[in-house]
Amino acid sequence: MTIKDLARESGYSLGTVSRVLNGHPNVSEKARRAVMAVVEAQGFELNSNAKNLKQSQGDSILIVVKGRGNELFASMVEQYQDIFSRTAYPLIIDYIDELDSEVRRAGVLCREKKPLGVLFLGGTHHNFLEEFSKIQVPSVLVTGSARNLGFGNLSSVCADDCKGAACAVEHLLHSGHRQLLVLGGDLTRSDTSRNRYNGCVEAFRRYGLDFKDPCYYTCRYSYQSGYETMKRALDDGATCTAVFAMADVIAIGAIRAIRERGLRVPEDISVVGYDGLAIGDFLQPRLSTVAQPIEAMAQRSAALLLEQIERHMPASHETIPFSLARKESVREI
Amino acid sequence: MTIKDLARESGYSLGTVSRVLNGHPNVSEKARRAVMAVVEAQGFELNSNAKNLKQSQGDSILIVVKGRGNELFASMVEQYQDIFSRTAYPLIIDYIDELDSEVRRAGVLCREKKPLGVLFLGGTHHNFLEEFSKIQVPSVLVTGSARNLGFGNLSSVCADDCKGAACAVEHLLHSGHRQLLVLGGDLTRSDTSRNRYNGCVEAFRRYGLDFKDPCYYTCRYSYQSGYETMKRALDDGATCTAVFAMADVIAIGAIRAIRERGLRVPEDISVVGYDGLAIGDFLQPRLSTVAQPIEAMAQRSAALLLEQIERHMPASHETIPFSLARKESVREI
DNA sequence: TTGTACGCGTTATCAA
DNA sequence: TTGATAACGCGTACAA
Repeated sequence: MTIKDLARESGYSLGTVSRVLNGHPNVSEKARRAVMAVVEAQGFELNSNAKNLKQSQGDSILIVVKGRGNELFASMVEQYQDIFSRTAYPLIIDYIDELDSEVRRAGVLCREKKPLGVLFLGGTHHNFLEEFSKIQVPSVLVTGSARNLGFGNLSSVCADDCKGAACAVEHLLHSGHRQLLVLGGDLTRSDTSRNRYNGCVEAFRRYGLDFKDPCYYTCRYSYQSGYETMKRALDDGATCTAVFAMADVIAIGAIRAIRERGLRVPEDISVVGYDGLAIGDFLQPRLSTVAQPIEAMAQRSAALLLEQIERHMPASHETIPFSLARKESVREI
Repeated sequence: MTIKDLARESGYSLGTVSRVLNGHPNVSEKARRAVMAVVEAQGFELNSNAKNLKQSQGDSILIVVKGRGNELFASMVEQYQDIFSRTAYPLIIDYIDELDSEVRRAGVLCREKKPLGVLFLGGTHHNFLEEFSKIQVPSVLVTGSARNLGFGNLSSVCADDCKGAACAVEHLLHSGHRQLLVLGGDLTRSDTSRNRYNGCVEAFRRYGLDFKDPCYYTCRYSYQSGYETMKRALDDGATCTAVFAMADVIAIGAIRAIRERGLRVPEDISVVGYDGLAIGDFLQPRLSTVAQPIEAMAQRSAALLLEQIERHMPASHETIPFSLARKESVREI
């Protein structure tokens, strides 16, 4: 079943059928009804390959999500679905592997789907420098700053990772902790981890202390890796009264490792996570964490994108304030 | 950049370029190198719209995933990526809303992408009865039985939800519990919930007891809903010594509600979940649960699909044994 | 081994 | 308001 069949069965021509299906103005009510009657009866849907191939300009908004298992991004996607359901822009949501280039992928999809704009959920400076020049449509990098990249069509919205981490660490220092362990991502590959690392260093400096590298343990963003890394740290004889994990999932894994040592959280070791995942509030103790401003980031990034698309505003860059969620996993000493 | 440009720049014709790009045999090494040189230099990728539009038969396998936030399915997808990375079949992974029809969506994508086969992660009998007849390619319904549907090209792989639930409930009954609360999905809409409900009834019967409807509380599959539902149950004066939740997320929410009442798990109330999510092992107490055989389900469903595709085997239906993971959230009384 | 020409299902342009 | 027709980018017979 193609629009050709529709044309034959409805008695109208290809052109008219296409216009009906796309809600174009210059169609008689009679023609519209005739075509729609057949559509209802047969359950026809346009072939999006042919549509995209021919269309010079689509009407959708593309969201490229980096990493499938990322709960934070999953929540963001939900927000976007909510936000854009109130507009006329269909969403194309594309998930790519952590290791693939989001910009290259966006380039391919821009050619194929011709979206009005692109939202990047996660991304690396490196990839943008390399290939973003090929992308012409308004875009927003979410969860990272593009201010220094200098692309005219790339806005950005992020929480201040450096300050957020600093805030978490200061919370621990302020509570009297001096022996800290920090668990986070690979500093050579993750912009985010690097920013948060810098925040740690800064917080220490502000307290007149030195953040020593041996306090930093590299791990992947998963429960299991958090568990293994913390376990290894403790096995290596690391001593601490507090742990800052750069992700809640890492923190949750670390807590298990701590408990397996016969230690308690927060009585023996305090723990602060990062992200503010829903699960954190269902643990005991509830996880203290740096809560990502998910809703605000989604709102602002969507707004920025729409301003670029609809009102041709120039790219701009925003930093959303985070908030420290003080729950029950930190103890004063 | 299209293959037309490639043809011009490489000095070969459209046909030759297309043959190179698709790895066809009748191409000289010289032509291949000339074309690939330009491809490398410019970073060309085929336009999949045009490709799919033209191709009468693709080489991919389609996975339709019902529900974005579903951790269980997320783990399954990872398994599939692993399994199929060792084959020559590219994966097309499509996420749809819980409320949309997976079969209708698969129909559209079959017309557009022409995959060799379809894997349904989640699905409702109703939708298959309604529209599956339009789908001609080998398919497998995962997480639900299609035995009674009688389609020649639809296999199925599922865990025995009825037995699984019965096993969980019997575990509680065997541990001496008699006052049970059961939290699960909407019985009028979810095949899975209904099967598990029947398992509960059966387990009670085997113990010479009656499973009374007031013990069943309908809730959504989320931490929050589990929490709210359990809280409401307790507020309504429901008394119990054990809870069976039809999903780990519900169980985790319920546990919080229990604790907020000043009760302990498992000392005052035992809890059994369902699914065997990774997080369950990082809680305290570790969550006792009916573990879904994720790996086996992925392996068998992939095998069944490939047998249909490659060796034209008829559809068949398998039930994978589940296992009860006895952790720390159940107490004998 | 290579090149040419046609068609996939749709939108867009133009003339009627 | 409608209809005919030319693309869109690609794969593939078929001819060379």
